[in-house]
Amino acid sequence: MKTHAYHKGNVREDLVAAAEQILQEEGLSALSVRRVAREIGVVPSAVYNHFENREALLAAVAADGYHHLEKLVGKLEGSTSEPELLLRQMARGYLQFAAENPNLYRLMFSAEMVAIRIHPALEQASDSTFGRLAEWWYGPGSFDPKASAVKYPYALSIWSLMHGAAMQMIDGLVTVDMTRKPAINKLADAVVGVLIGGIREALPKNT
Amino acid sequence: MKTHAYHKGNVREDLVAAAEQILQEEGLSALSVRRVAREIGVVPSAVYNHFENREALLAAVAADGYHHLEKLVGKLEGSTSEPELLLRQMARGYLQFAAENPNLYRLMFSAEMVAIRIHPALEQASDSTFGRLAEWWYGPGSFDPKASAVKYPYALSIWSLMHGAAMQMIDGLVTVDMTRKPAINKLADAVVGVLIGGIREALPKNT
DNA sequence: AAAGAATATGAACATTGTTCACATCATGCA
DNA sequence: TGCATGATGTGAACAATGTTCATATTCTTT
Repeated sequence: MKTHAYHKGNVREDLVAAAEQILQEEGLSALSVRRVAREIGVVPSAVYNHFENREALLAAVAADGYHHLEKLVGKLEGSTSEPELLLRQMARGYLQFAAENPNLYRLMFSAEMVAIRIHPALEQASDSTFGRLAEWWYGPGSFDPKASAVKYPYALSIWSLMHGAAMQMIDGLVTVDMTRKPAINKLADAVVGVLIGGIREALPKNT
Repeated sequence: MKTHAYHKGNVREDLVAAAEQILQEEGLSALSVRRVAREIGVVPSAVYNHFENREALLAAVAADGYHHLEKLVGKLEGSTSEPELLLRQMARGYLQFAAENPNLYRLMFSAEMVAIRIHPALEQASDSTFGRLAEWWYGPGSFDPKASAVKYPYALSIWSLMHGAAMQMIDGLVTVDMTRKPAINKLADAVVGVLIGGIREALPKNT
């Protein structure tokens, strides 16, 4: 029985785990195939037995993120039946997720990952997040992925607002202390407040 | 008088121009230092006489984009004094810009570019776009870049919504034909409509 | 015309993604 | 039990990339 360090058990999972850690701690640019391989003690070319290329590895990481987010939305869905409160809690949870995993969040919605949507895993996971939102809003069975998003202006706007706020936050385009939960909640409450109330009353009277 | 192809005149501008074209036509991944150099007929190392590194070259491209966007916002500002109409037109212009220059738009708000904000060029240009929005909304002289964005919930929400919608559009997360102006306008009108009217009336009555 | 600053060149280096021939392990089948 | 076969790991190699440096050429200024 040789204890040779040749074969590694479940390399695939280890690769994804290592990739997630590197992404979290050092950012996307540090996340190279060779680096991940080195991290789990394997030669670079071994990676290609489990992933077609670097992009596929990234896609696996992103898919994990999608699932995480999806689960979070699902959990909140069941937490209350008061729409306004639910919306606020979703906003809080969403922004918190982005704040805790900024690099992952960016990867998830990067051009490359989104462009791969043809692949079923990503497509399904990301669609279902938006779909959940739309269905919750417009009723079960109402969401048709093929239809123009203009048909679901509320779902579209909610998601746009969440995504935009998350981006601004994690990119520092907005002054908010991402390490403090209350600060994030305040941000979430602010945008949700505007979303719910609209801005008609607040429109400046320039005329 | 030797017509030797040694010196190229205004290499810096040519580099940026070439970079912009490559970015537009082939995306960020094709935008390498060597490629840009090759394109304007110069050796790779010559680039470093004009830019510290690749990132600096990208920053120059992004800065161009910021200025473009800023000018667009500025022009619209003067076009009407009817707030609601102005808001709609800004949304249309913004989304159109993103639709026409998706790769540039993505670069402008990529992690790398945004992280460089310490550099004055980007900081100033991007700040002034948000600042313009806030000042228009809350009155001249009211915008304080150091203050928390939560103090300007409307400006924050508007920008988040625009950015989020733009991202969804150019990433194909939303079904809209980006080559057709009317389609984009419809999208813009949809989100602006929600923003102005709010969603209180539309909230589903789950209870 | 000459000196010095700008800027271009060419060669080099480390790092990356990826491929390929080959070695080793794991497993089912005779 | 033995062995064939597929899965998985290894090591060497390739092209492309960002970047640096010594050197060469041109521009500008006097």
